[in-house]
Amino acid sequence: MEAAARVIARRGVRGLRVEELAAEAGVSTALIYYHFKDRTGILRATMEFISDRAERYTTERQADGPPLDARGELEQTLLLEFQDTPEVRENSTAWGELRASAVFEPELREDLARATLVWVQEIAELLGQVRPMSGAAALAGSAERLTALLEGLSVRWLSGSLPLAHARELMAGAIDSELARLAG
Amino acid sequence: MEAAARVIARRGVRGLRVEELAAEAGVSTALIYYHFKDRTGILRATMEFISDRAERYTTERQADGPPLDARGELEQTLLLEFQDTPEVRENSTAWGELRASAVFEPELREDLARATLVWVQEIAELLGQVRPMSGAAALAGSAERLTALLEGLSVRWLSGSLPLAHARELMAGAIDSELARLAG
DNA sequence: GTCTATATCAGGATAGAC
DNA sequence: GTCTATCCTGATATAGAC
Repeated sequence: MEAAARVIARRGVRGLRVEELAAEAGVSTALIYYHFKDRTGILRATMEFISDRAERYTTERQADGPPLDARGELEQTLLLEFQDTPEVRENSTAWGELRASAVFEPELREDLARATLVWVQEIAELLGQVRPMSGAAALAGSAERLTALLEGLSVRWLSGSLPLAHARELMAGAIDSELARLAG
Repeated sequence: MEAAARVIARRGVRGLRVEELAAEAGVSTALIYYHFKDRTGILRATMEFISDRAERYTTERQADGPPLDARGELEQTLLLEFQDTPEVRENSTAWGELRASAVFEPELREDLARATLVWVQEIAELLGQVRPMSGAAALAGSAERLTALLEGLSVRWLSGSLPLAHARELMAGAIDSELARLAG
């Protein structure tokens, strides 16, 4: 799974060659097919792995630094994605790829929608901690906008249309806007 | 070019088979290679075609309906993308694909960044008509957020993670937020 | 569980005629 | 400009041994 995430981040979902994956994992292609039914099976498993891992490292990162207030935690979580480190780049790239692939591969959609929902709810909860008086629908809407924006900015960054620092600023600005909106 | 846009919308950039494109255009594959150097050449030309066409039909749509005030025009322009008509779906899908592909195909990046910039500036100008007292940097920032959000919502819609009507509402909400922010 | 070897085939690209 | 025919690479997936 780790090897698959690396290869997808390097070549894209549609550039993923089972042979390259096998080499990356240090095994033969036959062994890949022993463990997974086919190419799509590999992709589905990798998507689950990636979304789990993203969640994991987000919370771990939180535990690392100094304890943050609710707003700080929200910002951390959303801005974490805009860092040019190998892990972040790898996760963002692979996530974006899986999202884009799902447009053409219906088998991926269900898992993707579920993972998206979990993520949106996590952000909605953080927003609720900053703005405790907000209604659930408003929180959900803000969370959906923020996470969709994050995906949009992220692919612009990765596709060379937007410098990383600028993406960060735009994201920070959006957080401000949404918090202002929730404050009434 | 029209055939290419259709095939990309149907199969994705990475699912585009030169043979299928040729069939769609009613010509032989050899003729495709007579007109374009290689697969990448096809993609670049198609991207330009798609972004030109999107711009064209946005302004035409405007001319169609009743004359709108500045805000109405802004909303029209941004919400137009969330309609389940063949043309819109085709353009959105193809645009999203080209964006996603550019992450792995550096040859596409320059054209893509240019087209993105044109689009952002168009939105910034519309925003400026609604909020004439705003500074250029603030307008640009809002335009970048709105267009990036549009791309993010659009791919969520197309990948089955977000119903179309909901995407529209979220987009409309973001326009509100950005206008409020620009109003100070 | 893991390998080597290979069947099989799809798809990009070109040759050469008209 | 346009076609038919085809070469050839590279990639998925499997057979069968260990």
